Parts: sequence; structure tokens; C-alpha cells
Amino acid sequence: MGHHCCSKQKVKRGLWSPEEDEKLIRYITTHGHGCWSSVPKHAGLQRCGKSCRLRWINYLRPDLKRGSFSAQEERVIIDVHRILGNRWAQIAKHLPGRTDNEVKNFWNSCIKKKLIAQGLDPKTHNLLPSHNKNHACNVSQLHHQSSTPFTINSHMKMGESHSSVDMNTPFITLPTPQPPPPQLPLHPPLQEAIQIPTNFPYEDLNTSSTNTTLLWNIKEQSSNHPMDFTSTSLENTPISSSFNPLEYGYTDENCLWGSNVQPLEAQAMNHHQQQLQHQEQQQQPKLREMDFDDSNEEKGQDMETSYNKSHFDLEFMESTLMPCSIYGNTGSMEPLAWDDC
DNA sequence: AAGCTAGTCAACCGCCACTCC
DNA sequence: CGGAGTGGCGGTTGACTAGCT
Repeated sequence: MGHHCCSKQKVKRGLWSPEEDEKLIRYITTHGHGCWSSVPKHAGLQRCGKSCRLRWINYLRPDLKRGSFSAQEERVIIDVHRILGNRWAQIAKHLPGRTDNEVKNFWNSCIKKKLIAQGLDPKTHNLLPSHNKNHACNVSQLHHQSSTPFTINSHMKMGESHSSVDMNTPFITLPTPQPPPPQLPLHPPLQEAIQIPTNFPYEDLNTSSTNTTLLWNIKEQSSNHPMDFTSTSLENTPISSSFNPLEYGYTDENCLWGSNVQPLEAQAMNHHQQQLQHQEQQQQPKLREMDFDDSNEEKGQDMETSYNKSHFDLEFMESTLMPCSIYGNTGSMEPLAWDDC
């Protein structure tokens, strides 16, 4: 049973030949695709329009990146997936040059298994029940072990095939300690909260200076942050974005959100932060300017540039921000992410 | 070398939403 | 308003390949 547009036609199925690819490319580059249902006829292809569209979008489009997923891309996938669930097209929008199909395949073939191997439910990103009973002791051991999900593994280089990534490779790789880019000053609350500790046992990923975001210094912020991390054994543990601290009774939305964007609700914690929040609100227009929007992606903007900005565009934020209560509520991500799955 | 297995990924299927008439 | 046509999306399949025995 085919699609409406091709159900009456005699169409070829299966893999595309180089000749078919060439016909499709030639037609679309000269005429544009217009109405997809008419493309095969005009291009001289025995395919249905839907198949042509898919072939173009997933394989022939000139702005496709191809190749292996980088650690950064993997991190974005995990972070966005935690919010949106299996909305591959939405996730792919945050990965210039990647298609939803690619992201979906990568998730199913690699990330999902890694999450499971680390005891995380790939749907909820929470610890699997079988791991819950031991997680307290695991947490205390985390920073003593060299192969925990929170240690840094330098094996995965940029562009390395994901198929070669071992299951202990952390989802989050840490950036080189450095001040934020001068052109993108952090919001005052984040300047306080997000500081790169100098004593993390990480290794440079050999990536550029812009690889971001999901890191903060628990130790430093604990003095005036309502969530007192000094009492935990995670004191010096870099937090993986795939690791879901909601399980431990505190939120990590700052980890989740890009370095320049965070949910406003999460900040209204104490008087000092309320003052800072006021300052931040005044900077909202700047936030918009820094959004990682689709127009940049369409221009084939380099990933590194994109990561200088937020991982999340405004539409994405609006679609995911929920009432304040969710940020302090264990398990609150489920209704956010899974209400339609 | 042959057979088996698991992983990868391109492509298809089926559903939904939107637009147009 | 309702049906047809179409685009878009997520789930699934199956061909192909690499690695292991």
C-alpha cells in the first residue's frame, strides 16, 4: 500500500541507482522540487513523489553533513530528546546538516544502547528500576571510578565513527576550562553558577573552544544556591546531561539548557537571585538574538558557530517550558516529554 | 572459507495535519 | 462541511556489512 500520490502509478521501490540519483538531482537543482508528486514524472523517474522527496531530503540534499556524529551532536541529541522524546524532526533541527532519519538511526543504533548500558531508561532518561536500588551507593562511587558515566573518555574524537564508541564513553564530554566568549556574556546568574572547575579529571576533547554548555560548578555555586551540593558526594563530579539528577532530588535544568539560556522559573530561588533575575529579564531581547534559529541552519552555518549560541531556539523553549512547578518536581519531565508518546 | 549474528542505515509504511476545492 | 491530494513525521523493515566462531 503506497501513498496516495503513487498508489495508482507503477513505481520502482528499493534502493536508488546512481542514474536515478542523477536524474533527481538534475531536476531539482534546475527546477526545484515544487510539487513532489509531479517530480518523478518530470524527472523521468519510476518512483513515487514521496520516495523522491525522501531520497532528496535524506541523501541527495547538498547541505547534508553526512559522516559520523560528533560528541557534541550526540550530546545535543540526548539533551533535546530528554525534553521532546522521539520527535526526530525537531531534534534534527538542532543539528545542521543532519536529517531526522539519521538522528533516529543513530539513536536506535547507538545512543539508546549506551543509555541502557549506563542504567538509564532511554525513554525517560531516568535511572532504570533495576539500577535505582543501588544508585545511592553508585553515586558515592562515581568519582572514584575511572569508567563511570561521569568520567571523561578521550577516545571519541570529533568525527569518529559512532559505531566504534564503546559503551563506557560518557555522553558528556567536558570543555576546556575557559571564560565564556566575550561576545556572548553570560547572564549574571549564570556567571555565578556556571564556572568550570579546575579540578575535574577530564581531558580536552580536542575540540574547539566553543564546545559549551552543560557544565557548571556545583561546588562553587553551593554557597548561595538553594540546592546544597556540598552535602553530596557529587561534589566534584561533573554532571552528565544524560545523567538525570532529578533522580537525586535536585534539578539540573541548568545543565539541560544551553549556556546562555535557562528557564526563568529555575532562578526564582532566593532574594539574591530574584534581583539577578530582574537583570536577566532586561536582557531577554538579547536572548532572542542569541537563539539558535533555523535560518542559521539553512545557511549551513558551521556547528561551532551554532554552539556559541544556545542549543535551543525560542520556539523550542516555548514549546517545552511549563509552569514553574515542574522544575522542582522529581519526574516532572515525563509529562513534558511524553504526553504524546 | 563458510556460516551465523549483530549492527547500520536507506527506504518504506502508515498515520496525521494541512490545504484546496 | 467533507473529501481528495499532499507534505511531513515516526515507526519499522530489510538489505547490506563487519565481526566472530
